[in-house]
Amino acid sequence: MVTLAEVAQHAGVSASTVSYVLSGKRSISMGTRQRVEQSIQELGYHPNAGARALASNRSNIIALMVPLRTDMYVPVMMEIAIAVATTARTHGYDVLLLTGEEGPDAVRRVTGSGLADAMILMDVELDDERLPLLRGTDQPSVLIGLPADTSGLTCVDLDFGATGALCVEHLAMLGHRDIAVIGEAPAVYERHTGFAERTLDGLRSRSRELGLRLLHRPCEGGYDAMAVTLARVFDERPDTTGFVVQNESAVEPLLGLLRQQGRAVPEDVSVVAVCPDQVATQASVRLTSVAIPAQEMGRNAVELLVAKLDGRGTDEVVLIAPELTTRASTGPAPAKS
Amino acid sequence: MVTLAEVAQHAGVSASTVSYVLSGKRSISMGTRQRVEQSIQELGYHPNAGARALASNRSNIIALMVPLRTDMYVPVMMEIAIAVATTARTHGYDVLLLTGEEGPDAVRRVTGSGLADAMILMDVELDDERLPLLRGTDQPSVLIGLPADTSGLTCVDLDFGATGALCVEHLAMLGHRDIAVIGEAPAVYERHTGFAERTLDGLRSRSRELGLRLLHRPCEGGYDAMAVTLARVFDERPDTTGFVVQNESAVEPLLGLLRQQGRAVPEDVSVVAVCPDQVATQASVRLTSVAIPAQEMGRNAVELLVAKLDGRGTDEVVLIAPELTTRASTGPAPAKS
DNA sequence: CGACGGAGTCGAAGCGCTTCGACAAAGTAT
DNA sequence: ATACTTTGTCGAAGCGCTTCGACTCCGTCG
Repeated sequence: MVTLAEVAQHAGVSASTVSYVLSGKRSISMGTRQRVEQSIQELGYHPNAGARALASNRSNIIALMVPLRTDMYVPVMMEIAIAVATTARTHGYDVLLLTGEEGPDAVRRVTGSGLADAMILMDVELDDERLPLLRGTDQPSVLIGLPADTSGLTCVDLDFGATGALCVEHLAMLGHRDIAVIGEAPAVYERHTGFAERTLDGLRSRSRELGLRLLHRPCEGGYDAMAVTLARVFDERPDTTGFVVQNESAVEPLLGLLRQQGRAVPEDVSVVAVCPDQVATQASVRLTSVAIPAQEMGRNAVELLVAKLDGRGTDEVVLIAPELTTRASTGPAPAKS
Repeated sequence: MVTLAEVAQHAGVSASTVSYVLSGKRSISMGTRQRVEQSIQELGYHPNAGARALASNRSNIIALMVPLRTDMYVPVMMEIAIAVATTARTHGYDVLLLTGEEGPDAVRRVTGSGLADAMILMDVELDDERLPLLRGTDQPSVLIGLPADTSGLTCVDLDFGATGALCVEHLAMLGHRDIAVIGEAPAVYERHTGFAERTLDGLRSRSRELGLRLLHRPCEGGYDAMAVTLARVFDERPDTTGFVVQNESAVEPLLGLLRQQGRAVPEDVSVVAVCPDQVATQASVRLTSVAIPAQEMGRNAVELLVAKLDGRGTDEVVLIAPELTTRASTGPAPAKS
């Protein structure tokens, strides 16, 4: 392994000079800089991460805590993770992958050991048990998702409230009066993951404002669960013509079942989904949808974190404005029969 | 931050003793050990990762390189990543998430800087440009996937050859003679990702042995692409009664289109998929499938790596035997019309 | 009964880097 | 010309840990 000292010797300067060339923290003359850079090239020098971390008290690592369960929005999680990793690299950081398994202990371990300089937490619950720890440490962190109390925290998320409102508005504009919401699995609500509830709030309050009738039904993914849910919806509200779906794995079942029942999309029934664009465009009907901007969330989280690490930036909640893309699954409400 | 020295002082022993308590590399008397552990508890001590890495030349970090693209088997990748992370933790390792973006440079950077003790590479191509680097370093590594030349490398993968054979056998046993393979997107083949080709080899050679007629068509995911592909298949081989699908995002389109064409599954047409169980059970017809054992692959990779790091274990190729689960999408071939 | 070996502990020497203060050389203001 | 700042470089002191050799007790063996 090549060390700083060897590079210094090779370039005929002192070790500290090489260090300053690398960090740019003091001015270095052109000639020296070039000689050092040349030596680094020739010797194939890479600074030792451990030594650097020890001396500078900075690991240049960002910890990313992903949820352990893989029952929900997996592609979104993955896309966020990848966006985080690539964005972090552009700022000179690497990413440590932590699973939710260890829970709060992982936070303690990482902050305590100086393994990472900062953390990003995904899938934050409304009243997450890791939050007190984050508030109690001076290590910067960013949450992807919104807990109940955001004081002293930095958060990034899609504005799910506005997302719900947007879906309702779109359907209302097309003349739909009876709207059914196919929600996430009951477990998601029980777990108090904020986004599901916030969407629902948005849907409800905007429906009220617009005088629409809204029926919300949680739903596990898959055909069987969807069949039951759908039957109950039409049973309770036979005039339902608009659907809002917020469960990736319910999308295709819903479309299939509607087709099977002879309800044409979008002629008889309109469907708006909240899902990644990929799902929307690959479904059997190209779906009008509000995209989940995974990349943007990941990128934003890192930018905020880096700002904090650089002493810039403060606690703030960044809500990404939802965008609804009209595709083939929504149309004017059918004339009242 | 609490340091070793403070713990030592608090416990009334020397720093080295504390270190030995932590590592267990020398025997320590019961009394001392307990006193030290007590102090560690009380002070909330966490060893500093950087210092440890510097002194011991071990970071206790495993690097995981995931592919950058998210166009393929994303849930599988995620599941592997999570399995890697959790398994690594049980062995005292953390996981560094690298994206394929940097390519070979990432390998150089990580091995050069001592950031990680070992690497796991996912989505290895047949003639991957990172392989020479791996062979040239003494840092242990494990590949998930199989390159063309495995000499000097340790690899874990599903036995895709046997997987192909298994699919064909299953269909043959049910009396199907004309089989169509809906493959991955053409890009996947062009990229020379081994698994697609190996599956195809398995399918072909077993078909030949069993005297079946096999038609292979690559296919992008989605309904439109699938519609074109399917039309061509039945055009070319009208007697096709068996399908093998190896593209998650083609599964649902295929089922939808078959239904639309009035071909019942499994009465008229049987479908075998190679996909994660979750996809198989959530499809509109519960699919007979060969599972992609993501968890097992991730876990295996880590176990092999840890073995290498401990000086046990050697280069070897671990092929996981495929298992076919019969569900509702396959049945006896219809009587010849 | 003296030599010997194991168990348990300590001190000190690094690991490779960053960073601070010092200092020489050169430029700038008086 | 003097005093002062700026620029570029160096030496040395750590950062917190691991690990090696040394040392002290004991119990044991010949």
